[in-house]
Amino acid sequence: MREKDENRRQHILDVTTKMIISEGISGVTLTKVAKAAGISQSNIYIYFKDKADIVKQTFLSRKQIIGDYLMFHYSPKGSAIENLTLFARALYQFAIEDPDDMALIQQFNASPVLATLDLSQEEAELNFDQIFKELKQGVEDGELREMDPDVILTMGFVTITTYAQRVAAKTIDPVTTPLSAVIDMIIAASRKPA
Amino acid sequence: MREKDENRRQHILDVTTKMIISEGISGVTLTKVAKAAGISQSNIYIYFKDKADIVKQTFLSRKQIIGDYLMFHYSPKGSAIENLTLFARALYQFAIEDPDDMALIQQFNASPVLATLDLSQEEAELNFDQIFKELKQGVEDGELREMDPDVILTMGFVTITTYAQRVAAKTIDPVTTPLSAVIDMIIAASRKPA
Amino acid sequence: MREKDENRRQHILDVTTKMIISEGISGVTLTKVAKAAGISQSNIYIYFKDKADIVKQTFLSRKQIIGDYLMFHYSPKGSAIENLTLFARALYQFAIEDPDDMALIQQFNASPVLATLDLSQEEAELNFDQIFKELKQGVEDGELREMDPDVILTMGFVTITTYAQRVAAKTIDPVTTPLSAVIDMIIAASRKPA
Amino acid sequence: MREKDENRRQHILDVTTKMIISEGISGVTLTKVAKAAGISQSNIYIYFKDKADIVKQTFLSRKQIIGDYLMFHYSPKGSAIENLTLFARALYQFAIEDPDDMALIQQFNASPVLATLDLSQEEAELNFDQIFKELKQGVEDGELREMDPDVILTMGFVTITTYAQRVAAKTIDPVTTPLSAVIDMIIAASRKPA
DNA sequence: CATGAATGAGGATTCATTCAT
DNA sequence: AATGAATGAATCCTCATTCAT
Repeated sequence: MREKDENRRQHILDVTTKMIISEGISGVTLTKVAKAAGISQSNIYIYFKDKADIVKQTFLSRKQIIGDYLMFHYSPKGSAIENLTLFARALYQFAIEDPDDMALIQQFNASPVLATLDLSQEEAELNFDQIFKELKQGVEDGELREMDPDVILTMGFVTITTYAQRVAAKTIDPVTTPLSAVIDMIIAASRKPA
Repeated sequence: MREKDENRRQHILDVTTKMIISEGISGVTLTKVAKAAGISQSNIYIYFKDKADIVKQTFLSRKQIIGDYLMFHYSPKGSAIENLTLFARALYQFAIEDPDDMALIQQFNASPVLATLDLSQEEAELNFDQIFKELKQGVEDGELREMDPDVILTMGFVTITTYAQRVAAKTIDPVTTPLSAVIDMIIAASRKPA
Repeated sequence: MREKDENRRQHILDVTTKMIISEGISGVTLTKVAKAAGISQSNIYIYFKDKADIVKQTFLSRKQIIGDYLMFHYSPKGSAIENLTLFARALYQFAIEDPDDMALIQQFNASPVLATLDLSQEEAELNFDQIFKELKQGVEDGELREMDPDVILTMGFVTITTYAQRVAAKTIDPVTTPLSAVIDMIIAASRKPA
Repeated sequence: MREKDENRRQHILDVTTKMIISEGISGVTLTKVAKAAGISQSNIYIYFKDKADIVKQTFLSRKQIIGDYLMFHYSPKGSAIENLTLFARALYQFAIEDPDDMALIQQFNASPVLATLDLSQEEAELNFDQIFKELKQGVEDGELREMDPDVILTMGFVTITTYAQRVAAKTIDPVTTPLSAVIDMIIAASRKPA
């Protein structure tokens, strides 16, 4: 019973995720969500406070998913460069396996709607603490370029996700332009020049 | 007379731009646009076909602005690396001078709404033909890394705009982390390794 | 044109008045008001800000009507007792001629809804300033009983309106129990005992 | 067990009473009643048939309370005038001790909602049979003014309750304007003039 | 006895759009 | 060119009520 409830809640979030990806955040309507989820509109209010809550929970659940994935697949082992490589691979893998959630996160990040969802600072941000710390250490150790780790991280993040999107869209051929080459590029950008 | 009309049209687009930036594309309503523009709702239909048209024209006008700016401030002169540097500077300058239009473009790019606006391929994309050509040439000449020029361009674009945003938000201090350092990073990523 | 607008506005208020009288304030629904007024629901919003505004304006318009009536039909001429008599007659006449508006006012006065309508003190109260002043003077002059004029006024007001209601409902026969007898009663209550 | 049920039922009525007083009859919602009573919405249907039933029972229970109070505190002993005095005192006392229930009764009396509650004639009216009979007798005996006893009763009732309300609201000072003076006024109105 | 889930109907309000002027 | 009036459809949300447990 409890399980069934949670299932239905999840189902609503899934349906909303798909809707956001295909029609944008503006495209989300409770009428449409209810219809797509196969429930009555009023039923939604058992699981969520209001529309903003649905959107918020949708975002948080996808953030959770990507966070869990990275937590599981990325474990820093060696130098900052090595860790950056591992992280890039994990991120790429996620973007390939779960392009929907990736797209959703990116859409939220670009939209001012995120700011209206009264999320805590922590909730609003992707949790990249671990890799961020590694990068920071790398900069301090002189292994990485003297640069705000945030800029390095964003550069790497967007480069990887863009690459993954184009691979998925078959705009880029991963045979002639392999992931390793992209990672090399990121490393070249990040490593401290001799 | 003609001129006056064009002014009013422009005014509507400006108002819409601000609205998209502050409230997202979903936040745009003709009611609000009319009120913000100080005209009557029905009046809008003299200048635009329907709501989708306003959104579309808003996007196109901002794309035009950034395109014009780069056209004017970026003229390729030398090697691919040199051109990339010039381009990065022009882009940074634009992002600092006109953060609103920059933000609008980025928001559109991340949103599926763009796809619903029946824009031609050409209309939908930022016109970076020139720099794209230079980069392509640079790759062919062996000056740049063997990599899809698109990936290089995206990497550079996002790195610069992210940096500019954080400078504007005072999250990054441009004295300790100057633009030149960011450009160095981009170049390191792009240049073909020895 | 202007006239037509005002007519429609008035029409909405009239329809709302009838609805409040027959079904209570809780019975008012924009759907029903629109249907009864023969206009579309959204059209209402051209004339009124929201539902509360309709209810408020309905109350105010009826208050205005009773106020105008009394202003026109009651002009104090002599002693407090004489004036009280004149006032009672005017009030009775109004209650007979326009029982609907009378009923509406009474319903509002008994309901806490009135307090939620953010009316100014002045707007919320029936404007009985004139007779109130006369009564006060009468008390000071020793003509009337030493009593808060408000209590006298309320006593008189309710006695007259109750009487009028019962006459209208044919619960009381005005031949065997004429208005004059009721007024005598009110006077007996108000006059200072010898 | 049985007792516990009755307690809960009473609790629901109490909660509803408060809600009606503070927000009007229109303000009553089963959702809110349930929340305020600390029970689940569906639970209400164990104790009451439907929403109308709750409202109806609320009214009846308060009518019962005021009736019981007067039954207990008012016992006619002498002439009509003396009885009227006793009754007025009892009524005043009740209005002071239990202003909520008094306010509820008055609100119902002014509202057409009462008519929709399919109450019998007897249920709908306040049970003032006793005093009514005394007044009628008084009129017949020539002790009271020749007047419909109903008008006398209403006059007296409203005068007392209005006075009590203003005393409670501290709009009237009971020291300078004591209850006895108000009763004198009522008596003056009721007594047959010499 | 008690409740959480579920729902259809209806609530107020806003929207994009059209039309007469 | 400009606008105020008008509206139907759609928005989010609440309501009273039922049902399975």
